[in-house]
Amino acid sequence: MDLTSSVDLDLTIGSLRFDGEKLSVEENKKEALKAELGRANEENKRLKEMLSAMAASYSTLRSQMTGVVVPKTSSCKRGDARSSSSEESSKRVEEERNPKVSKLYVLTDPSDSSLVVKDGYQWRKYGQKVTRDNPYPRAYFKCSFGPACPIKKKVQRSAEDPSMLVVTYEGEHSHGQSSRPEAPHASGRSAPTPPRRPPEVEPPNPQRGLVEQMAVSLTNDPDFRAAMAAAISGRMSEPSPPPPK
DNA sequence: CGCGTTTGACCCGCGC
DNA sequence: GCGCGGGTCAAACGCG
Repeated sequence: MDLTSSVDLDLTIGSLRFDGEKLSVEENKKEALKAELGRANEENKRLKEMLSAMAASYSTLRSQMTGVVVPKTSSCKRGDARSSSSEESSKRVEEERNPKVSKLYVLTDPSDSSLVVKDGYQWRKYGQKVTRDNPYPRAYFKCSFGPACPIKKKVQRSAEDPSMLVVTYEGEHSHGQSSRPEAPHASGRSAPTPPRRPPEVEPPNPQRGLVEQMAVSLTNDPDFRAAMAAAISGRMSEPSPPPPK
């Protein structure tokens, strides 16, 4: 898809300047620039993938808000733009063989060392390990709803992309969202029973056309585009200050 | 003081 | 059978 056209990624490499230096040096420079361009293209490709994933997740969230049920594969997540730095703004659902295991990638602030991913549920951390193939520690969470809820999740920062968190869910919630993220709106009486939403997990088959279509409408959202551009520019220039909220 | 996190020990499955 | 690595337990710790 051609999402990036509207986001307008600027991947140009600095400015080429010929100031009469030695030609051999110029050759080396050209080679270096070529290599860099190749890397930039690679990055561009990855960003495109991330963007499409982001589009899918965003549309999922949006449809959840509007009440439209869109088939998805794992527990729902919600964006929470109000809290400080790291909030998930992207996820890519990768289908596993095992329908009970779902993996998703969450874009976070790399400087945020806390492996906390807010997804509307409350989790209790019960362990942390450093694994062999990843320098970052892996955190283990259980749903704090109780022993009745069998779901577990693992959170580990991606080795090659520290701005990505790899979240692996195992099992399903046996209850609704226990920790409503905000707006308690507890006007009514008791009702301590969370809205029972049977965790219907869709089989691994995301409708691609639908996702694409949603992505297109997504890029028409100026807010999303702004956030996206900010996120990307933040990624492109490493030591830059975070985008002014 | 209670609850959630931390962290080292322990357990267990797997490959050699 | 043994070693290794991932996953879990549980006591200690810290914070509200």
